[in-house]
Amino acid sequence: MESTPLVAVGCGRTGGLTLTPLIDRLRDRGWRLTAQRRVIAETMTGEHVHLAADEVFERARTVLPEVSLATVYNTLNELVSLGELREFTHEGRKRYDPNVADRHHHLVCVACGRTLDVHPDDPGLPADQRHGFELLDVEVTFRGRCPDCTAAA
Amino acid sequence: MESTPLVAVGCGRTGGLTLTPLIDRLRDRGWRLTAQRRVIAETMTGEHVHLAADEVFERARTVLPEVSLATVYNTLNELVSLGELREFTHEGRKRYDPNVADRHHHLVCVACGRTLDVHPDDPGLPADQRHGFELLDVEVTFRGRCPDCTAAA
DNA sequence: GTCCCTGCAAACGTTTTGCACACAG
DNA sequence: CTGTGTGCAAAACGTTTGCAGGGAC
Repeated sequence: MESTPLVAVGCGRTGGLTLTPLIDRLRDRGWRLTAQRRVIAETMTGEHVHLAADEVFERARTVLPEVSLATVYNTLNELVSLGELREFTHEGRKRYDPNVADRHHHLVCVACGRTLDVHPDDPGLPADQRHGFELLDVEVTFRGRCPDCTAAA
Repeated sequence: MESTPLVAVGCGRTGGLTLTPLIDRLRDRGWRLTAQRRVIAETMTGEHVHLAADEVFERARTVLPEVSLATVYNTLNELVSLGELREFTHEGRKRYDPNVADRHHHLVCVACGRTLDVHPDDPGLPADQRHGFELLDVEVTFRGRCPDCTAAA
């Protein structure tokens, strides 16, 4: 599949603003639209969505029982290749984040796994610690305990 | 079976102070010491050591063929529980870092997976983005291309 | 009609576990 | 001697893939 340039819609914070829906962007790109793909894309729409493949599968099948786990994996991988989803790993399971327009990091609850998008200042890496590397990206994960889990403890 | 040259562990030296070797700390804690456990612990000794379980297994078996992969997993997990190793995930595989005394983050080559310890200033998370979480930890991963892979490209 | 997307199931790589035996303390 | 660490093999996961059939364009 070829890669169309990433649409930099609304750099910076979104502040709750809804961007062009994933479905619409995909249609515009000529993505072949099937019932399964539509349901999967709709499942991945929203803010603070960080689902693992089997969670996407469970949600999708409640809407469309005629969907298989393999298709969920295939579709998620394709959306990552297209740059429409970001993939990250939490506790050994891959998770998918639809928020690609807005550069951000993650705040994870160590107790329940709930994950939120946050925007800290990116840390720098002093030149004397770069070991000759060409820096491409920084990923920051804050770990903590969410209000619900703190209350329950 | 062929005999492979002995793999040197703990070859990375920086000008830091020498800490109590892992083995000694474990003995002091009354850790039951067997040949397998000793070899695994020795494999995990050094700086910039970020091995996955099967890599630990391969290195350990060159020294002690009477070691099984299950024991490597059991031992690594126990050392993580004891707080003597840190576990992190890179590309779906768990890796283990013996550097627990020194708070640090990671610089990973996206091409070859080589991982180094680095010490950037920890990013802060503005109060208005904490979503009520009690912050416990920050994990930072820099991704880039190491000198060798840059030269090869 | 042509592709390519789909479901199914099997394969895959990693990690865990059940069990009888061996050995450190 | 006792408790627990061990090897082996099988199972448990999450993920990918091969294949025949079906649906979007």
